[in-house]
Amino acid sequence: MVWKFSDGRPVYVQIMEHIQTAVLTGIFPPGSKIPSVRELAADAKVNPNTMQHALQELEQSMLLITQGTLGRFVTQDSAVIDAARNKLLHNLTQECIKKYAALGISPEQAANLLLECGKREA
Amino acid sequence: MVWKFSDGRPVYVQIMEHIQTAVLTGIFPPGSKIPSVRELAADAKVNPNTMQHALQELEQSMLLITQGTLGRFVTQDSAVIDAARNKLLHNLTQECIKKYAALGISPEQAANLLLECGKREA
DNA sequence: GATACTGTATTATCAAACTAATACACTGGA
DNA sequence: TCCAGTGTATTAGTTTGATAATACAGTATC
Repeated sequence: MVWKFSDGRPVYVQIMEHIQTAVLTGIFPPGSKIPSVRELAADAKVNPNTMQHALQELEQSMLLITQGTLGRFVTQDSAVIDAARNKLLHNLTQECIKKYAALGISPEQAANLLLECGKREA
Repeated sequence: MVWKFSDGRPVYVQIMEHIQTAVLTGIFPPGSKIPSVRELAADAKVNPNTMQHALQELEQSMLLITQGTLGRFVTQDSAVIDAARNKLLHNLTQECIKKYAALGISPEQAANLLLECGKREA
């Protein structure tokens, strides 16, 4: 797993995003056990407490479940994963629309910008 | 001017965005004098230093110019404003594409999401 | 039972960022 | 000259984040 943090935003928040993305894209499959706090912390070159902080926050979204001392597991309920994914997508889309609107750009125009930029980079 | 701040991000950064948007959308027209630090600070219910911090950071983009003790003015150079606007749009678009890509969404799919969400809200 | 591995909790410390209070320097105009 | 209004500088206080060291409780395995 590639850990890359930019300053400006708390590391633990960026860790949350990394792991959430890993779950939503199947890097951590449903029902699978994820590495231990200490293992992940060592991998990310981060203090175990920081990693723990991120994981505990993430559990509020129900994507991760702690099984006592057995470790942490990704939820087996694919509906939960889909719901989280849809919610994230919806939030992201609304956020984009809002930011574009602040600059006087309509959703239609924004969509065109995405298409053009996507082509150019491709 | 409507000042609305959310926590989690520094107030001065949010002020920067507010004012930059005001310049790029013509609320503060090119060449016009903007309110004084203390005036803006009182309006935003913020410490004058916080406002000053935001304004000084913003000057690095050349959108604002300090005229000694006469006050601050929006640049008269519309090319600078256009360039800043285009840069902001480009950054925003790339940021969106990146975030969607992290969820396995192509720019084309993202564009569709924007269109659908735009319609639904309209 | 002993060991090693889980997650968790507590406390302390350090650094950085943000906000705030105050004082300073300059200019325009009455 | 004096006053009011600019932007600016300095300093301090508060908060937040990250790290660190330790300790605790439970489980699987040998």
